[in-house]
Amino acid sequence: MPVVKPVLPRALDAKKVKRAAAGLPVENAVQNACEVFQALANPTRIRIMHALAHDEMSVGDLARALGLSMSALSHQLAILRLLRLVAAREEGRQTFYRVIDHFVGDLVHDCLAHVEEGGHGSRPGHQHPHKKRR
Amino acid sequence: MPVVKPVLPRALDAKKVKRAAAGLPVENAVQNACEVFQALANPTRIRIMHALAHDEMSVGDLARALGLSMSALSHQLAILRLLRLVAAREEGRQTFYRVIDHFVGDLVHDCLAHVEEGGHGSRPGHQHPHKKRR
DNA sequence: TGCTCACTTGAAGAATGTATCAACTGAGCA
DNA sequence: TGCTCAGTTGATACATTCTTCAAGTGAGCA
Repeated sequence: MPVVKPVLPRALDAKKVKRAAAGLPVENAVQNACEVFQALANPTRIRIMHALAHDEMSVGDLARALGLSMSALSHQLAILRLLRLVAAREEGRQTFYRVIDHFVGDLVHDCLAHVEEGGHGSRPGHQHPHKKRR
Repeated sequence: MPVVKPVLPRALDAKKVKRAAAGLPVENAVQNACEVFQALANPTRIRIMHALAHDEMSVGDLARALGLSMSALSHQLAILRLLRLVAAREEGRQTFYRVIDHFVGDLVHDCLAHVEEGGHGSRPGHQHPHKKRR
């Protein structure tokens, strides 16, 4: 009878495993945090959040400032709206958008500052140590 | 001859447009910031970063703690490694991973804390004000 | 009332991301 | 030297995301 090879190696440091498993954030929190990061995982939306950081703007003006089509912009604004990162205000025929989640607004700001000072660096190198590079 | 309808409305507040356009972050910074957020835009990777926040861990232990297959975990670790958010250290047959970009480590921590205290909330509602809901 | 403007929405297709399975690699040990 | 174990990698299949085009909606004005 074929011995089933275990899917996972036996625990090396059971204490760490236990601690890490116990310290896992609530599933719901992970999901929500993930949504926030997904919202920002797109250059267009980062630029939108950045542009709206200081001032509300109409959709048309925003499109002009960012060089986007109304349609593309509107789609992205809808996403940000659903996540309640921005809010819309109507005035006659135009719609003005503004940032309402300032935590996320700051997140964008901080991250841009971080990567601008070279804190990030996704250069090609750094393969896995085990493997030779070919 | 058919008059071409302009793609964008005329600027409503030219000053804001100009200011926003001038204040646009460097394209490269947006790209890099975006990569960071993309790295975190996945529940598995958020949990990995969270688990490694305090301690390095071997891949097997991490897999156990998070309930993942070695393969799935290894793929995700490769992504985080390429972005230099984590680093690997070999010891015999195991590989230990740790967080090396603590800015991003803190980002995860802060964001989890933020959403846990209800700061986020992606409830269904809040449609666009113009439209009636059906 | 009918037109235009500012904006939103739906659909479709290309691109990208993710999990799984299977094969591979290198370390250590018999 | 050959085996097993820890981990990585490639391929594939599937789901998600993003942009564009076309059509729709409501506000305001003639």
